Amino acid sequence: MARTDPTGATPAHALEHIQSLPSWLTGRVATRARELVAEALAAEGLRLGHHAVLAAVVAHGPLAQAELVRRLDLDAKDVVVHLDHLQQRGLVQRRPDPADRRKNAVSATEEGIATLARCTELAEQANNRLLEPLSTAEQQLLISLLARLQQD
Amino acid sequence: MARTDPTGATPAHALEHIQSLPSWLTGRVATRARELVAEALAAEGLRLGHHAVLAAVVAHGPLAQAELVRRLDLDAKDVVVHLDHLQQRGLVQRRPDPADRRKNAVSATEEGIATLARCTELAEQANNRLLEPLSTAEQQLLISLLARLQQD
DNA sequence: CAGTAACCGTTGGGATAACCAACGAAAACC
DNA sequence: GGTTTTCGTTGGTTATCCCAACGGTTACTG
Repeated sequence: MARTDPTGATPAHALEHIQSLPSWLTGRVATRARELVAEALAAEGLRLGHHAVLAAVVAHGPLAQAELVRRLDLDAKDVVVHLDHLQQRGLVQRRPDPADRRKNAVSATEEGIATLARCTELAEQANNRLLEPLSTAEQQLLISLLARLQQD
Repeated sequence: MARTDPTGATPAHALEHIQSLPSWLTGRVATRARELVAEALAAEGLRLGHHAVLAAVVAHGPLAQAELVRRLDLDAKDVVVHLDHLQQRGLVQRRPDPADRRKNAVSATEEGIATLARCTELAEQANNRLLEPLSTAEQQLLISLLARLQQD
């Protein structure tokens, strides 16, 4: 594991070196994770973005879309599209905020809450399949390391 | 960290729960890693895919494109596009394989080898920035955990 | 040795995710 | 009261990944 040439300038190992970089590894793992979760959530007709938005709405009551954007760190446009989809499925509703007529007060319906519970369970199972090769301790270790990388 | 409700059915924690799943964390970290590396490689006019393809060509001598596809696990179309770009920049050349007229023998030019060395250095620095919040031991731990997830 | 199957490079199209620019309406600021 | 900022929305762009199909070539098989 300790390579004598950290820059990979040794031609014979150039490929293996690149494939051991986090930028490569996280890309591959993230792609596979997305596939697994998307496949699981397909049973509910939702995708990762929908799941995240729905969870934020359920968790933090009625809130404006701009607040969703800030909490999830997503693009405002994507939030609009995701909410359109969720609203069309009756999982979420947009009401005008009487205190600020620019805002929509987004809240979850009962079916939205129930759907979120099912989706969260499905996402959990998909992640378990992803993490299968690791022990429980290693799984939590990986999660905490990733969380620290992402905080900035 | 040990949550009593692993399914996140508690509404108030639904969002935090999703954001602690590897499917979410790896997605965010992978995006940031790609940004950092892409920004670094822009100095050479290349992108992640080009870097990987160029590294494989330099490392494993003249080889057919189908062999590149197998080694890198990339889509055949993307390999064609990346090679077109690399060839146009004079970093790589395609020659007909006399032993099998279906194949192209892809090899790197001297400038390709030199460019790869610079790109690898740049990618290394970008990854160091990404991994900055972690200690050296933690960095290697993260890499080995990710590698084990990706092997299947 | 003819006929079929498999492989090779290439082209076309499509799906997804993430991002940026700009707009009218409304509120906040000074 | 006029400027600035916020909010929701629409439009378009880019990068990555994947699938289907094609002509040309080789390998397999009866």
